[in-house]
Amino acid sequence: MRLLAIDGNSIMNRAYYGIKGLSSKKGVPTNAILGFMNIYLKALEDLKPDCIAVAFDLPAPTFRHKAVKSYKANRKGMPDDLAEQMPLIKELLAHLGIRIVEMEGYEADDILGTLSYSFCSAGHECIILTGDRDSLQLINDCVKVRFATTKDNILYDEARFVEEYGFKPNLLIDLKAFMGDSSDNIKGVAGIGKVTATKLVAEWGTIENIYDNLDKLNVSKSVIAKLEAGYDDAKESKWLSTIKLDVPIETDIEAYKPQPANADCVKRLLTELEMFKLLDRLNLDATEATLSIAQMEKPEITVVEMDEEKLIEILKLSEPVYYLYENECLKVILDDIVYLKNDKTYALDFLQSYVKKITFGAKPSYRLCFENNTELKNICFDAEIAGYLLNALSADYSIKQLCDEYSVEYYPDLGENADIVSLKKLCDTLEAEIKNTGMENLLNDIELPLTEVLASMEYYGVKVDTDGVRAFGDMLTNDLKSIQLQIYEYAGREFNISSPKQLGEVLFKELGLPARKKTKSGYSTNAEVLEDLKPYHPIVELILQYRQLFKLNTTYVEGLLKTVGDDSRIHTNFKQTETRTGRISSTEPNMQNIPVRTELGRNMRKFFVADEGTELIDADYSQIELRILAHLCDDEHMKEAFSKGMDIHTSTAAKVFKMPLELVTDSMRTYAKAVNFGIIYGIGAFSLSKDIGVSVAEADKYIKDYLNHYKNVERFMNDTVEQAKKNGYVTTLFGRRRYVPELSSSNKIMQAAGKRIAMNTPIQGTAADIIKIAMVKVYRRLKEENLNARLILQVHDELIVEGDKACAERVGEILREEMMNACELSVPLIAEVNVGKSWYDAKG
DNA sequence: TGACTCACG
DNA sequence: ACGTACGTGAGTCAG
Repeated sequence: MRLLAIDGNSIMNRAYYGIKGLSSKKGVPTNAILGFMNIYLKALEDLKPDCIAVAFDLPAPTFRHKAVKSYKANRKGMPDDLAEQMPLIKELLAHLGIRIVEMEGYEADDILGTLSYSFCSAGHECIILTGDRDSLQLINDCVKVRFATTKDNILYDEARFVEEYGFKPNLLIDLKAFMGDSSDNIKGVAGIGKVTATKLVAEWGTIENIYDNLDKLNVSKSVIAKLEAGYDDAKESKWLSTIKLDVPIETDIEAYKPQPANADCVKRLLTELEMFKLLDRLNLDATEATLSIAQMEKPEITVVEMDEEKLIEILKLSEPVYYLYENECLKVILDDIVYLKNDKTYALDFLQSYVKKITFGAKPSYRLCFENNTELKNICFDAEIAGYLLNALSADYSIKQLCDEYSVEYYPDLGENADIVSLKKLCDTLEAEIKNTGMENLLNDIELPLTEVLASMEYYGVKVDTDGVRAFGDMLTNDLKSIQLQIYEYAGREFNISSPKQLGEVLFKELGLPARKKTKSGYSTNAEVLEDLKPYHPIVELILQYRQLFKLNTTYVEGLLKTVGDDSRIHTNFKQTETRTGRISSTEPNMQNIPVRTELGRNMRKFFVADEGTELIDADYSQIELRILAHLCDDEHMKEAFSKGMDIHTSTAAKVFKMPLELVTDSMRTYAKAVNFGIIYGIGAFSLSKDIGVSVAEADKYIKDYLNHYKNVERFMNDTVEQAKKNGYVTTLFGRRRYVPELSSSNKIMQAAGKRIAMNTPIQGTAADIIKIAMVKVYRRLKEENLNARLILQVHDELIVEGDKACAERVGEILREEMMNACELSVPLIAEVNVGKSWYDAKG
């Protein structure tokens, strides 16, 4: 039989450092658990053992029989957030029916040694899974070690070991006797390093044999002297390195056969930890779990095709109807009967009826209706949006995922019908949670109506002057060719300029430019580094130019052209459940990062045009985030600046530099602007200094002066962080919630990031809330006033409407009004409106 | 697939 | 001693 013996502490330790920053909403760390299970499951798959044992350290409280290894240490050496996961992994393994072995006063590798020794003697095969090289000493004919690193793993048998070390595995302790092991607090013999130690052990074997033959050794006098002086240390080190083989534990191999998993307990634990992917992978439903089978039995569901009579009956219902529309198929569930219809007219009749509807992800339904010139009416709940509001950190809002997360029965055996069968219960649960968390208004008044607006924006899209884009691309291609040649000239050879690796070689090795920053895989060659290198070589400037043109050509010219539809318009995808802060995002293509900051890039915006007879009306909020900050922290100075219509950065400069307004110079204003941004992001002196090019001390002084003057800002930031620590989440003005598990990390850097998130999210998130409100209001006004105009784009603080020339002015008024009046703050909200034939013209 | 770079608010 | 501002999406390279 084959036994898999796992060093639980070692693998947990590897796993902990292999995966970063994973935790549940409540902040319980889970990274090591996941990493452990990944390594464990991979080993099961590869090795298919008959028996499994997982050993853990259990140091005796008052007595240590050998030096404590750094990572396993006592409570002190082990990071808190790893220690927290140890009882959880043990619980999980126990539920999975895997035997855990611990013995007071012994470490995991002693247990592994004992197990491998006794099973080996009984004629079994043993594979030790560990990340600790110490255990390699246990290798023999029937004991192998699977050595796990973060990346992959190596299976050491005796041959592999000898090839690498040059001597037999049992001599590893003799090697360590000489060279020691700093990570295990084993000192070895002073002055003897790896090379000498390896040579001696390879030639002479054990330290005992070496000391017996000191006069015959082929080494220098000084080495002999060191060996003599270190005799006691060597003996002590060898003893400390030797893994025990006689721990009093169960050695009957039958005791290590895996037991049936307790699926309910596993499910409960992993649900609590929000480790749904892992739960899936364990495939518990297929195992012989006793209790859960009855519970998981699939419900009695009838599936029938919908006929006209049934449709008419459905449309008359006064209760909300649960439906899904996927793959052009309409699914409705009523009294445990699923009605299907693969017919667009049925779907449209249903969608445009007034019957109340509940679904999962309504946007495609809205799109379908718009494409068929009708309207989707009466969506009163959307499980996807609700799931997003309840936890904006999740990466997956599928029905299955949400059912897992909120403990709603989900029946994969029902195949295609599994989703609709679970929908009602899921929605009930989510709706109750939305009420509990006080987000009904956010859901009903902002997010649900917004879905229609986004669908409409996607449906209309934005017109593109494709010929113009192509011509611009041709120009870029030409310029790129000539710059490329010049770069090759300076470099003295051809290379791939787009490869940071090759570029680094050329700049820092071949041309000898001073390399400063490094990345994981080599030199950093980003724009910031290159800017500093400009004075050293003319090639640098060319590379910066090349980068800019290349980006424009590939991402914008070529990338955008790929996405233009047959109608010469781009229909981007606005995602409503993507960002952690409540913003919407845009993909395929991303219409929210079209160049504007450089004149060359800004030219791209000339190709986003108004259709014939129409204009683009562009409105953007002025300083919305700082205004929100002024409101949230109720700071008189900031409120005054905004109420009087002052330039906020100039005003800030006057306060920070203690100057009268008139004496604020441009550079002072620039600094103040950077400080204002920094405040919103949760500032650090280092970054501010880098941003504005002053010393860290000076940047620090600016921040101190700022916070000193804007006392309420300081208090608000502190309060927000405290509240986040207490509740585990922060909220926006409209009740949007974001959990901040980073704050309960034991890692200082993570904690600091958590604080910045806590400070920034209420501001960025409230801004997102406000523009969403404005979008819904603008959408309604344009419709109410029967204007031939529609919203087509949103870029976080900017809205763009395409509308008939005749009504452009009216549209501008509506935008300004609705954006200003989206909500009432203690400072005015200002929107600036511009009109033009292209985005370039319509933007200031 | 992850790392790097860079476009936007 | 360490890393260094919030939030996104996309294209390229290299393993």
